[in-house]
Amino acid sequence: MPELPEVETVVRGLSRHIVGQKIKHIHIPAKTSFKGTAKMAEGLKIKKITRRGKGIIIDLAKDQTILVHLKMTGQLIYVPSLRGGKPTKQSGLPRYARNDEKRLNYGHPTDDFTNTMPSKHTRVWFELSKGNLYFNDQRRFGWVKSVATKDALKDKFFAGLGVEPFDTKFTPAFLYVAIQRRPKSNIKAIILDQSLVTGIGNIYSDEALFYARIRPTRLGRSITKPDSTRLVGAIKKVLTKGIKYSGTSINTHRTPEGSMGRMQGYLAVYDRKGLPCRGTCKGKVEKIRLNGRGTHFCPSCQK
DNA sequence: TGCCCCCTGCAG
DNA sequence: CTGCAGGGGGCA
Repeated sequence: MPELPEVETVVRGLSRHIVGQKIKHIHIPAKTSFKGTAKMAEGLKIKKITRRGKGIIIDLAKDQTILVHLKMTGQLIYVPSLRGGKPTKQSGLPRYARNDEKRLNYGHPTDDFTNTMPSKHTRVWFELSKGNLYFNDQRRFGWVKSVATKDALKDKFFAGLGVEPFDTKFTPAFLYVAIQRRPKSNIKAIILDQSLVTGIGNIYSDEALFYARIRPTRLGRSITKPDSTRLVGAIKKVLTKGIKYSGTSINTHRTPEGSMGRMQGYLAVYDRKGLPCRGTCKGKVEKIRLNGRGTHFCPSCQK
């Protein structure tokens, strides 16, 4: 579920809360969600937390690393505990997280945040020196891996990633050339390809194409240099906005504090089927199926 | 370079 | 009950 802005939100939150803490023990209620040897990471201090594409990299002392991919429904939730160690009833959830749910009235019936951690969706949890970090994953597509730091970027997922959208290498010229190499693919499939540019997913691809005024169905062959230029700008713009609002919480995305992102209130087309276009055109947002994904666009603004 | 699949739960 | 969901791997 999470795309670059959601993953970035999680990385920033975790960086504030758990860097410097020690991993005392790793609990693994769902064996298939964890790869590698947990023992290698236990007893080590958390040094740095970064992101590559939609993947999370937690560097530990002694050249050990924990890799995490949230896939569709993964969450990383940190619950500080007064005394550290195992969670207690009292440690539960931060109060502000529960209040947030109540105030927004957007909680899911099965939302883990109406419960205490670990929840029934907790697949892996880290007992830290001053609290607990929970990896929850309803659909079990996500994973946690324990690897040597030198092997982290050799991991199959990380090794296949292309340029970061905020890297200076992601330019209109770069994108234009890449698009011309795929003349028969539609533009949405091209910008979703993680081996070209990383971090764009289904929400932000629809959003970026809207702001670039390009129909998602357009073939690579038809994309001009001006189109590419607008698209690069639009991609940076929507990802920046997503980060600013702590990501999109239409469904399961939460910050490490348990709060929802707010970007769902600012989407132009995604999840807005039949609603008026946010532009001046008075058109209605259409939803089609493209490459097997729900795809939203304004037929009047996007050509 | 497209399709089916992994899995769980909600909306219609 | 069927279809659909912020991802991506493995397979023609």
